[in-house]
Amino acid sequence: MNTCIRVFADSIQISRCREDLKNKEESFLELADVLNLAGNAVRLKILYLLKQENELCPCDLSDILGMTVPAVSQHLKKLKDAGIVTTKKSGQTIFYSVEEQSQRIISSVLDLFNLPNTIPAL
Amino acid sequence: MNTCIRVFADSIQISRCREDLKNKEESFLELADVLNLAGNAVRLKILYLLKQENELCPCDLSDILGMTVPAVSQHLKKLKDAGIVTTKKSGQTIFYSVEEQSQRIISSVLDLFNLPNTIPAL
DNA sequence: ATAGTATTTAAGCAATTGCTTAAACAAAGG
DNA sequence: CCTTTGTTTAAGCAATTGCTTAAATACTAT
Repeated sequence: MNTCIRVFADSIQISRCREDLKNKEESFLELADVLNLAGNAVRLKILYLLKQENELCPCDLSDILGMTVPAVSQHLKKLKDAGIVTTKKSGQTIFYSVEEQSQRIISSVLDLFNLPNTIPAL
Repeated sequence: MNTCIRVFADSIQISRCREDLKNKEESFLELADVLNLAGNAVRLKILYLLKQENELCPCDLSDILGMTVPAVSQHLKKLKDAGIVTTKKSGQTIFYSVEEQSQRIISSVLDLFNLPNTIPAL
């Protein structure tokens, strides 16, 4: 059987942790969602560029990133569905920018860039 | 043809962005890797727990997280391969903890928790 | 209307993810 | 030695990802 309840397990510690996780379940899912979206090099670059340049259209992004417009558009859709970016129409061009309410978290994520090289295996 | 070079595109802006990205390519890949690993609710919880409790074994984690030991073990392997966590053997028990050199970035990632609810769509 | 430009959507597909179960390893104790 | 305990590895599989190409949509201007 797979009863891996360790002989020397600290059952108080385990229930405390379990309780703690239960209270924060929602937050974990939300944060993981954002990190997962940012955890793709293309999308991370898009977020960086949108923050840096204030706004950009799919066409320019595709040019900058060196990838097809549909590929970029699909990444933008994910970011928009998550409420991380927003759009502004100007003629037939659609400008994407970081949604105001998401600017703090996105800035914080991008600030991780500035940590001294902290990942040994990379 | 798919020549989506916009009529009103700012070609100076585009080359500047392209140049900028080129210089930071490596950093984008590294950061995206870390974010991608943290961008899974189970792994995010594991990192949170390891930081909080200092060290935990796969068995306890499986108990706390309510999932099978192999499932946990496979997540731990990914984190270890990336150099984010490290192990210490004690008898037949293996204790996992956050690798010292990764503690700053992991703490920063977990600090995103404490931002006021910034994700509109979630 | 018609053509051209900017964007999104859809369908297809190889690659990756994250679990499951079963088997293999490793360490300890009877 | 043999069994138990803690852990990892392997194989299988459904679901998801991220691209591709082609088609659809939307707006502009001739």
